Amino acid sequence: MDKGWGLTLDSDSLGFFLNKQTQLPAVLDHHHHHMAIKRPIFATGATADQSARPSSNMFTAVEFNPAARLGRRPEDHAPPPPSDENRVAAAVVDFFADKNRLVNDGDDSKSVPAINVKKENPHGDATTGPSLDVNTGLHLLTANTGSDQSTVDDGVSTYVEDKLNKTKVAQLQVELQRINAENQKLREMLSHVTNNYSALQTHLMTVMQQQQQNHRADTTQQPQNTNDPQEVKHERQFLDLGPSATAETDDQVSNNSSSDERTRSATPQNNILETASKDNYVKYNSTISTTSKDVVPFDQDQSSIGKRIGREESPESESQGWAPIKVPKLNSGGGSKPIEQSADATMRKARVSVRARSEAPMITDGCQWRKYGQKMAKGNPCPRAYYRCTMALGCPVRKQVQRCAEDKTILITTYEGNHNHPLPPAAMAMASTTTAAANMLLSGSMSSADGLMNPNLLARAILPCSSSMATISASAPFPTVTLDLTNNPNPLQMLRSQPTQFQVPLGQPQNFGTPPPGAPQSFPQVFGQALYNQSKFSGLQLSSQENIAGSSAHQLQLHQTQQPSLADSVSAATAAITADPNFTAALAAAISSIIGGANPNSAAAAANTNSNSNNSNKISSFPGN
DNA sequence: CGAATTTGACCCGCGC
DNA sequence: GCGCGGGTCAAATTCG
Repeated sequence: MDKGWGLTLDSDSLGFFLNKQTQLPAVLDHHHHHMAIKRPIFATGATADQSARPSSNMFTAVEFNPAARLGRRPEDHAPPPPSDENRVAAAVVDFFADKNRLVNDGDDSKSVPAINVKKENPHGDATTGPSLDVNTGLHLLTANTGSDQSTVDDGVSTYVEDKLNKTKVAQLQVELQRINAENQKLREMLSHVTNNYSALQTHLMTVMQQQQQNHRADTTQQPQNTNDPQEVKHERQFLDLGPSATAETDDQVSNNSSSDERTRSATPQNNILETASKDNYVKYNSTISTTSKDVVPFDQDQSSIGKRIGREESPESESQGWAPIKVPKLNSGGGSKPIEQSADATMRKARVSVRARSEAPMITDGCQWRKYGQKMAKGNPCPRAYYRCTMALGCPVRKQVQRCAEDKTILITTYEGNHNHPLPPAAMAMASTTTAAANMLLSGSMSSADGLMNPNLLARAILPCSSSMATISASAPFPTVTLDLTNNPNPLQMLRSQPTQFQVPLGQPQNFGTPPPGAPQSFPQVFGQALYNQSKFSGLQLSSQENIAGSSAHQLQLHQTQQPSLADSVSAATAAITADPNFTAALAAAISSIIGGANPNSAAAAANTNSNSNNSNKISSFPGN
């Protein structure tokens, strides 16, 4: 439908990979644009002396080219950028054409050769050959240009000039070779990304088909559901998260005792996924009937979480099978008893906090929210706003939005709960990512009944440190995962060690839960997986730290530990977020950038593309959504 | 006029 | 038991 979460992998949006320097200006159109473009990311061979010359450093030149901002400079005399098609088709040519244009706009006096080239071929079209044309242009125009070289007919001057030009030509040739190599790399990356995209599509389709099949199978079992409100209630409680469980899990559910629950509650972080799987199992096996106290998963949640949840229990419920919730909202003052206690319980076990720089009051994450409260939180002069998801009646998901006390440009959004309804593509990125993060946090321990679908395995494999890092203080109200998309510049220098190793292992659908048949779609964890992969390939690690918002709970914070280029990506994503309040786009951009090679510019470009292409469909969404 | 937001009151858990 | 703080409700208000 809309732009979706925008893993910009379609051919159009992929243009930013090949034409980053020409599209960046658009990306920079916002306040913090400079954050995203300060550094050349793909310039693999740029040297210090080259960077000193604007004409030889296209990335620097871009930064100095305000005229390139789309629509911002009517007086811009630079030729309009070529169409995307041309750029993609002749990326190398475009590099030079744009570079020259940019340099010319920036400072004529410093870019003699570039100016000459440009004047010879002002449009920088495909007719301008790569290296040979550049050389020719330099010679010809140098002799004929009167701007900076006023000694045109002077034989001696011409000779010196010739030598200078030859030197410059040599430099340009070197640069051209470098750019060609870079272009080759970009093409390789494009190929990788394209492959990944195809794989993602395939995977998604497979998952969707499975869901449909499961749904059909489930509907056949529906009649077994009793009309017992209790059962219905429990089913509802188990709505989300969900890997399919086994009968063994079922047994556990029915046999667990309250003492068991208490024991488990001591390590809340260990229970969530397990509980979730059980919950799902219950969902799958709708015939299960239990008394309210026997419902292990939920009760576990309640016991482990505390009475808070109990207060939300709703005595009544109706059976709608997997149908979306209908929530009776009722109750008395102060405490409402929504229906989805279980969901709430599960959710409250883990929260996902996203820190991102944004000037918008609230990031757009694809869901619809309704504000239901605002409070001044202790220790923070900024009010905390409370929102609840309104995309479906009774959706238990809530979020808190508050600006960071230390840095008010940082918006802290804390999500709680799982949606009980299908998510629009635009929301899936956020939901799946946050869920992935939550699962990462919770993955420290878990029964392995889930087999392949157990996200813990993945988390352990990819983030071996996560288990220990995810240790939650018993006193902490709720474990919280923080996805920090703010700019945490890592001073480390280093090049990407494996610029092309970002293949997403799609072979294993790391779903944190295959949605139960007919169940509201949880989160196809594609993006969560992407984050995992990101962490795997880019040196992300988890660390425990105090909640910035002042919570005593420990948090997991994703941060770069090895590769500064990834920090750049995060920075770029942050810039994109700032530039575009559409958080989904920004997040997708971040993911895209990470998957695509940790190119901050790419991230910003991706997000920008998304925001700018609401009308151009630059961002692709998953088919079927 | 309906929907969304604001805002004071209320509920609850927790620590002292 | 009391006060504090977080979270939520719902009447009042604002907005489109």
